[in-house]
Amino acid sequence: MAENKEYSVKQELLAKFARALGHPARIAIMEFLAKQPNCYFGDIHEELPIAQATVSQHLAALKEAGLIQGEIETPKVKYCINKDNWTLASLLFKEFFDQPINKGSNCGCSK
Amino acid sequence: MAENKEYSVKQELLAKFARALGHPARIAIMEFLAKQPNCYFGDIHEELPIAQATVSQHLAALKEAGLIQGEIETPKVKYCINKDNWTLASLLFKEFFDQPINKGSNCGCSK
DNA sequence: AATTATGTTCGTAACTTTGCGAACAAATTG
DNA sequence: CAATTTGTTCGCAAAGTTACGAACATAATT
Repeated sequence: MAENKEYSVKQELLAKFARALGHPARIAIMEFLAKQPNCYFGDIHEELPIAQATVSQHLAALKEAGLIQGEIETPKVKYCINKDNWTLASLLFKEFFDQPINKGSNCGCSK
Repeated sequence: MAENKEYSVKQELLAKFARALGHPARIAIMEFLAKQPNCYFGDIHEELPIAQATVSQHLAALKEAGLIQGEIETPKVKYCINKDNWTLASLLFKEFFDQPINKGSNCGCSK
C-alpha cells in the first residue's frame, strides 16, 4: 500500500479469515468440528444457543471463507475443517501477531 | 457450552478480537501502528484508500476491541497498540489454531 | 482574533449480518 | 407411499457495518 493506497492480498485474506471467525457461534462450530473424530456431525445446533437454520447460515459463512468443507449425503451432511486453509489461516495469524511491534519505550498512552 | 448452550468467555473474546481484525483497513492500521517507532501517527489516512473520517471509525473499532489505545493531544492524537491485549489476542489465536483437529483419516469431503 | 492543522463526531445512505419460523428437499423408515 | 429425519433455503425484521462529506472541536500559528 502506501503508494497505491490499496490493501495487499495478504491483508485481504487475513481479514477474510478474521471476519469468518468473528462470531462466537462460528468459533464454537470450529472448535466442535475440530473435536470430531470422523469428519461428520449432526445436531450441532443442539450444542448452541441458536436455531438450526441459523447454524446452517454460520456453516455457509465458514465454508464461504474456506475454513470448512462439506459434502451432502442426505439427509445428513458431512462437514470438516479444510486443513489447507486452516493451516494457511494459522500461518497468517501467526505472522501477524509475531510482527515486531513498536518499542516506544514508555508509550504514555492511556486507555 | 453443550449443557448450558452458551458461549464461553474465551469464545466471546476470541470472536471479538477476530471481528475487530475482520476488515483489511483495520489489519492495515494495526500493521502500520506496529511499524511506528514512537507510538504516534498522523496522516494514516494517506496510506489507505479511505477517507479520514472512515479511518477514525476503524480506529474507534480497534480501540473498542481493546487492540489499541490512544491519547488526545490536540490537534494530534497518539495511538499505539495495547500490548497487553495484543498479547492476549495472540495467545487466544495461537491456542485456537494449535488445537488438535480431527484426524478423520481420509475425510472424503470435497470442497 | 482569524487561520491553519489535525482528527473526531454527525447525519445519512447503501449494504450486510444475525436470527427465526416456515417452507422445501431428499433419502430412509414404517 | 406416507411419515420421519436431517439439514438447507426463503422471507422477513431488526440491528450493525461501511463509507463519505460536512460540521465541529481544539491547539498552535500568523
